[in-house]
Amino acid sequence: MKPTVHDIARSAGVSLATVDRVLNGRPGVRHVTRERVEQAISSLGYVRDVAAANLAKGRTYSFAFVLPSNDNSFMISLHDEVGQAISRSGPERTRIRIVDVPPFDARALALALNQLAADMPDGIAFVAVEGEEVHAAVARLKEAGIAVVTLVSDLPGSARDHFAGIDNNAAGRTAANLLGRFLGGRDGTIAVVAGSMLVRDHRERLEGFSAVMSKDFPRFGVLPVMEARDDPALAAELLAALLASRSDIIGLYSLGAGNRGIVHALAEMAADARPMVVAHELNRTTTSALANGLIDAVLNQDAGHEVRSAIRVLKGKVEGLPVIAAQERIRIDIFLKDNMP
Amino acid sequence: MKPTVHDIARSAGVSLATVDRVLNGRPGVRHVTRERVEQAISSLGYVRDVAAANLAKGRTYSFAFVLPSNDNSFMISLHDEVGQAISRSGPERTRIRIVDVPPFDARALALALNQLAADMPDGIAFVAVEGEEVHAAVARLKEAGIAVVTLVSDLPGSARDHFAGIDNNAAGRTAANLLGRFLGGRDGTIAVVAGSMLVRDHRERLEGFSAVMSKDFPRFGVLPVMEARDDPALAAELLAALLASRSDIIGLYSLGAGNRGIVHALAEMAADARPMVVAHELNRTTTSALANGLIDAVLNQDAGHEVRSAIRVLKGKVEGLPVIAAQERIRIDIFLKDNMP
DNA sequence: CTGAAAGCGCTTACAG
DNA sequence: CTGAAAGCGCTTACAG
Repeated sequence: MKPTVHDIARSAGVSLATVDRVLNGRPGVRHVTRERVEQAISSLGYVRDVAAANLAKGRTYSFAFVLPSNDNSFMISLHDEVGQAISRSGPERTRIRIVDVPPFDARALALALNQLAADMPDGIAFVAVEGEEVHAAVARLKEAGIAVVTLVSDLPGSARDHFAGIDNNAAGRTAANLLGRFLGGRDGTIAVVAGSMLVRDHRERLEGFSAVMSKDFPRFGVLPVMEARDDPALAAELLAALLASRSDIIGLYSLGAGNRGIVHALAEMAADARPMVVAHELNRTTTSALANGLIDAVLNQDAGHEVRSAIRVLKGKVEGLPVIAAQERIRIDIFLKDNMP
Repeated sequence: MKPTVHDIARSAGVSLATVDRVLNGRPGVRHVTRERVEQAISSLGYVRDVAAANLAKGRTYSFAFVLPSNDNSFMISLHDEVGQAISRSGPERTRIRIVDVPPFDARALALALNQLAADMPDGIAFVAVEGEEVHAAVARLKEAGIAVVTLVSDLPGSARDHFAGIDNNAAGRTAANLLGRFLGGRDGTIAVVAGSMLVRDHRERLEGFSAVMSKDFPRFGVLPVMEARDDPALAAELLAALLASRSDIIGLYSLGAGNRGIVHALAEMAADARPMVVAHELNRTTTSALANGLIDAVLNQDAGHEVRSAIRVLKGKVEGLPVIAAQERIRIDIFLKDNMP
């Protein structure tokens, strides 16, 4: 039979309350007593039943997710995943709420973080935008003892506890690897469409992509990045204009959102004139574009994994546990038409 | 405040015991009483606290994993993942044990399943080998009321409750897609190395691979499959002999284990004579082969996901819950040198 | 600094 | 067919 607190208490000759104090590192136990209990714990091989502890505590953690009110499908699914977490938050003794902020807006984000601090939640997860005011807001949250996790896009150098997202530089390199190989011996130029160079994830993808392109596939020219602000209409317009103005575009890396516009522009072209395309995020648009050959590969980050990882890390931080890096690593998924879920 | 069994009892004017009987669909409740309780449950919006229920039940589920005592790294990591599940099985109120059987041996597998049946575990997961005796053993397990899940390799048409593994046909198609695209405009012949055509996962990969090859890349010839029984030495030998005997091999699909031998044979070749290679399962051998360019892409199934999914499904079956298909789908991961974990 | 007792939300014999 | 009481493994005031 697994040992319980009762066994520890009996073996150490103390009460349950004292065992609990030692177990939870609370003060008010004489050194000798503490040692006796610790001795019993390790000799019996006790491991705490977390579920029972939570039940007894009755404590519920309060977390907030600050998400950009972007209407692209990835952000929608991120919202949705947080929503699902909220709906199963009852039994998990967690109260989670969502705060919407305008996208690509450091001031608005910092403002939201500062306002949240007033409520003293146990933890906050947010999609970072770079900016001094955001760094300052994070520092303030940490001073207030609030756990902080960046989600999808990171804010390195800030006081945040953890980043729940993919290695975007590696994603860019992977895109270059695929695109370069798929293009085989052909010659021509590659175009890149991003959302905004203001968000770190897009910048890092571009860096990784450019690095591998110039190192492993120097034969292809890579055009300067076009920023479409994750807006399908703008993306369609920019791409259509480019494709109309020159005929040497054989590859396209769409590293942001707004793929609906890009697919639209591609569909207008003659099949044999279309570039090879690698895009990000598996959704309805990219799934059907993979199926009908308008897009050749899709890199994906699993929003559900990211949200669940962020919650696990926030809980751990509140309880003073370390992050298990291997468990929290978010993978870069590659989808071709044959391995779609 | 979330309603509890006490609230239901009070609101329905019955005792806790009666609430519990209704909640768990146990007999011995008058129809009118049951209706009153159900009314209270839905009007209060009650949802059961599973952790508390498990604590009170104190019941632990007993499961067995029947695994081939194969020494390839995938089977080792599968063992290892079950081992990890065992080590966290305390708090999860599950007792899991591993039963080893010789690989590729339907008789031995059936025997092990039959012997297990005598212990009456709550559920069994096993890596299927095809054979009449295995079908019969599964039927017997199900008759005894034991939950049964196939793992990694399926046994369709049998009485098993669920398959925890990837779509191997899709994996084969994905391999063909990658290999075909990577080879671009070149001409030549493709070789295929498998473990054994006796296990369904290998057969299905080959079918998917062949289908896409002949449909989308008819330019390449595909040689008859070589069976290396997941043995590195045998794989190295077969491949070396083939490569020595002909010079038109430009691609290789290694759909089983034993990649250590294959990488060894490849490393012997001049760099510019090496075929393009797609292999299965990310491990130390394939990871370093990806990094140094001996292998070009690796398809992977996550053994940890498969084991955890199998356990979730077994528990669900015991409790009479349906399988949530979307949650239990095991993905086919694609790794290139740039997106390795 | 330490302990006895009640309680978290559920389940389970047992009695009637 | 129904209920009172004890208990699962832990935590928390409260008293001393």
